[in-house]
Amino acid sequence: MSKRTEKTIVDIAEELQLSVSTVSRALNDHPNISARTKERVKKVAKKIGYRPNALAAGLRNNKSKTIGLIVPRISMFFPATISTIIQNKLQEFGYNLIICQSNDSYEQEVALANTLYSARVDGLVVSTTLYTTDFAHFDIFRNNNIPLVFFDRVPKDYNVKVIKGDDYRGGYVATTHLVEKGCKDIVHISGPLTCCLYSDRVAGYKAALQEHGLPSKKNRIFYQELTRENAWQTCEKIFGQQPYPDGIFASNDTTAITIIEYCRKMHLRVPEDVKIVGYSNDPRTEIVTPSISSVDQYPAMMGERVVAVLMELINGRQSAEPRYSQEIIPIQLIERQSSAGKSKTGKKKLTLS
Amino acid sequence: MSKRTEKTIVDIAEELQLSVSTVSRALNDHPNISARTKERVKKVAKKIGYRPNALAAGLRNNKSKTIGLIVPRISMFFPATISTIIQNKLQEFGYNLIICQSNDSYEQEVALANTLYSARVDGLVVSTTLYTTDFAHFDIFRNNNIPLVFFDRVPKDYNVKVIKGDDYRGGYVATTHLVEKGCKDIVHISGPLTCCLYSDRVAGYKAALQEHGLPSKKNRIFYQELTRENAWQTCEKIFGQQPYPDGIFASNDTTAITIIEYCRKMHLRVPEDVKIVGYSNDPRTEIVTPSISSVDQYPAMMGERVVAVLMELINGRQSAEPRYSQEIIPIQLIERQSSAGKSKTGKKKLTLS
DNA sequence: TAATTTAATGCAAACGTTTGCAATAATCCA
DNA sequence: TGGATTATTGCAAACGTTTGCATTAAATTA
Repeated sequence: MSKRTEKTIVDIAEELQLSVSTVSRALNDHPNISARTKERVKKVAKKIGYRPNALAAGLRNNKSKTIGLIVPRISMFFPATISTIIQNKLQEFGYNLIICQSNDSYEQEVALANTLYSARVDGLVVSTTLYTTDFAHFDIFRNNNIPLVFFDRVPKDYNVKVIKGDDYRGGYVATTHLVEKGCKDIVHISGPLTCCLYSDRVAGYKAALQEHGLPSKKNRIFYQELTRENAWQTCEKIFGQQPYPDGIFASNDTTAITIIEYCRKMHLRVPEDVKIVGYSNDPRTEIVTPSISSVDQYPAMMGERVVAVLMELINGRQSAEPRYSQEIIPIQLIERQSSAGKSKTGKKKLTLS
Repeated sequence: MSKRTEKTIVDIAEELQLSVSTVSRALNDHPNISARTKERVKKVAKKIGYRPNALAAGLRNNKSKTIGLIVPRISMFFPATISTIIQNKLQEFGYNLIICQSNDSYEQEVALANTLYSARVDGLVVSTTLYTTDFAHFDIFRNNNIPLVFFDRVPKDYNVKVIKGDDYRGGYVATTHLVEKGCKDIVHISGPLTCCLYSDRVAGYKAALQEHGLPSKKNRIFYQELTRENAWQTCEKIFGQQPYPDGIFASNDTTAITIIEYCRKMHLRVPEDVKIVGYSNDPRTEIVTPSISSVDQYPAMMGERVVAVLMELINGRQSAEPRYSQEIIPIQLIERQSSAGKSKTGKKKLTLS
């Protein structure tokens, strides 16, 4: 109700006839403050409802105990899961997290990087826009030795810590699986190649085809932002003319789900006529009919590694020298109905890496 | 690379032989600084890579240009969507958002409220835990006139701005719809009554039954945290003994989806044997087979209203006096296959409020 | 040209902490 | 009991801004 209620450390000092420095140390459990004083200080602190001003402390200490996170969007399964993990994990270390969404816009990403720097975050975690190829907006962080960790959608040729999934292997495993289930003509729907993630998966896809003596034709790969609308259009292209493919490897699950819906509408049987594998193991793959095989990326593990690396950087255990270092998180193919069928190998689960 | 690079306003002042106050005003486009000076200042600011220190400014101004948001979890459709809207909308006003998750834990919610206060956020937006019935941890905000807005899961009897969906009507509309489709024995699976949201929906459910001359029996309402596991168990209870219900109104979509899965496994036909309506219009309701009727809550509208109210409070246009004020966002039933069937009324869409 | 108004800039305090160093109080040992 | 050591506490500066007020420079007027 009252207008001027902000209690500060000096209010405590006055009430107890102590100096502010003593109060400050008492609150921070500094070793050479007597137990009695600490107790008294903490008691009145509680009594008058004192709350530390993190801005003041941050200014003085030159650290905010805050980490910034930039992701394309939190409405997508994978970044959402990772964000949650990161936030909860970070909490254990006494840091809190500013989650920001770039909405896959390069301009927004730049703006966010700047405001997060202004907020003097103690570290920055980023999964970039689909279209980020210039990383100069992160230079301020590098130049000032502020820990910088990228995950999932990571830069190429930018000296920085990187944690990513095993996308090459993911593409390889998914494609091999389809081949082993009998597919001879496999379409791949990929994201834009500006994002290294997708180029790795494409490479894996091509390698698997080659290894099994199947041709990889240019017109069997589609590059597009992996939205529902684009997926539908691409389906119309794919099934607009013969021959139909007998397998589709989609680089995300939204696309895979849309393919299922398209096939249902067009009376194409999945998996009998065409087999489908998606990517990310979004929980939605389990509730559609037929359920969709998908490549799991272990988001929990990735989130935990992000925090671990970040903490090492902050605590100076790792060289703060901005040097490229890449950590690969394994993947695992989860087989479901959408790719069921006669198997050459008879293996039930294809786990790798 | 260099160790000490943090450029400040005094670096600019020195370079231009100006006072820091002039530089500060120049950067903030203060009216009585000459255009020439502003230009010169901004030029070297850019040249030396100056970035304002938001901590220092915040300390001095007693405002951080930052808003706090506490939601149960961002992996759920509804809070995720609203968080996105709020963040993007807030950006337009020059505020940034600290998104925090309570994980539906009361203790975490308390801790988060405290750290956000310490961070001196200029406003706080909250959707509470399922179990929050004591709101004392928000008192600091109220007492210091820091704008406080609750949405969706809101407190009862706590003087504060509240924006919520029309849950009573939602319960009423969903139930009425099932009745009109011919259901005579409708089970309701509700969340815990500690959350006013659910009690409102239950009230709507009961009112609809009564209005159509149907009895509302105690043992046809289940109260539980609306998880997948609980939903499955409850299904086993419901269909563990005769008579089976012919309609189920579930208070969230995860539950509705699980019911569908259960029915499929048990060879119960939806909607022929039992009709189902969920809540929130999660996009997943559209991809399962059969697709699920659900109550849409207009998350975008709610998010926008939250920001609008918050901005009014911050700009002092609304009375900062912490007085209860409730705003109701309409709902709309989206009919899908899970509740299809003969309709008494023949109406195609039941839109209300 | 001098007096007056207006425009532009500078001084210094303040925001709430933390911390190196100095100072005081308490304890120990001979 | 006095001198030395150790345990507590206090002083004051610093972190990077912003802003009320004072000051100076420029423009206007008589």
